[in-house]
Amino acid sequence: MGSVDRRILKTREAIKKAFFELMAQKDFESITVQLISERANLNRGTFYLHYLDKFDLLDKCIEEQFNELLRVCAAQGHDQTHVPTFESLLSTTEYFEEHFLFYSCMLNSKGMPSFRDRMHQLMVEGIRDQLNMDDINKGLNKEILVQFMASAIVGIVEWWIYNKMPVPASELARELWALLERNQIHK
Amino acid sequence: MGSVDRRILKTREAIKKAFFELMAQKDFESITVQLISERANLNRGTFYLHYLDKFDLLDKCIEEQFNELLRVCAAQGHDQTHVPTFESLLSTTEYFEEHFLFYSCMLNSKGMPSFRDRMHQLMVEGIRDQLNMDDINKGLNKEILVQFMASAIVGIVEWWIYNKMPVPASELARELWALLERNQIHK
DNA sequence: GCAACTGTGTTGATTAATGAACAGTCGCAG
DNA sequence: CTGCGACTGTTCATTAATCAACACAGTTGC
Repeated sequence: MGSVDRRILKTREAIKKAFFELMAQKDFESITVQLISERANLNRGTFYLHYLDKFDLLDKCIEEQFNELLRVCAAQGHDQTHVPTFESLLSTTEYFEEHFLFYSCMLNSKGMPSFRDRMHQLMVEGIRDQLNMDDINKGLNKEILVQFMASAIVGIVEWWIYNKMPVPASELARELWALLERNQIHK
Repeated sequence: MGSVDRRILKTREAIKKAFFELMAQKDFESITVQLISERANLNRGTFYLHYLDKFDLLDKCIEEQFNELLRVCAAQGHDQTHVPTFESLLSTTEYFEEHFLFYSCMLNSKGMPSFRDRMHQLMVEGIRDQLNMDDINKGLNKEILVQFMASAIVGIVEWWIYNKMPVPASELARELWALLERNQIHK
């Protein structure tokens, strides 16, 4: 799959770059396809060769970002189960740090109420697969614990991003690790 | 003439950018068309649609840079004669400061003996047009004075660039102004 | 109301960029 | 010497990007 025409990759990169730059300046609804095309320095028609409209572009950007996130989360677990280790947790907080701009835009922007939901859903599915119901979790409803943890984790990330990362990624990872430990999400 | 196809401008920019980045790393002779194309992220064939070879590219880059230099030098003199003012002199030293990387590459590189000559020639022509032979210059051979000043000025610039700009642009401009004053190049 | 704008999404003819070939030159190690 | 790898300069068919045009939908302001 490395055989996509160079021009296509370059064009898509330029569009996404322009889009993110604009997202950092103004809110989603006031961004137009025209603006994106101008900033990306390409013809407006070219935009429509790759995306249906700006909503489709946003969708694909989020999709891509989430795939990257999942890749980082699972970077350790290879053919093992995807139960997190402290290392994978640290990679993940560092990933958020690195993509601060993106998540900051998405979580802050009033025009993006759906983003938080999608992230929450992603987390629910991730945790549902990983949670083991032994020992201290016996007698609890699993789905309730899943929802509880997902909301908590998304909330923490949201807080961290929204407050411009008031603690370093490493500390956040340590704190999260302790919280996961207490709730039996890891080994 | 703003009606050149976008793709052409983008491609040429990418090629020049890649070329300058490589010039900052290695000397001219060890740079290949292949390397430039890879770094610019375009097909090698595309390179030959715009330039004959790497020498032609270098030539056009120098030409372009010199045009920019002339534009800055003459920025003041509009429909007046191009006799320099202190302001235009300052713009010029600031121009060199801004394009430090380019001139540093060109003047340092052993593979570029011709560059100093071209710059010298540019200066000779510029001065020849501006020098007024009144007052204290009476009785002197004009062409000798031109050559004298051109060498002196190029030498100063060379020294300044070569030694990584040991004094700020503003000071260099002041010093040069004093030297030009003494030699009646300005009003 | 409706005229002037601004942005949309689509069209078609044209042109530039692409990748994959090619034969040729050059330096160099076996 | 000789084959080998790296780079050159050029070709060709294919594909993507371009520009200018289009009809259309919403907003704004007179």
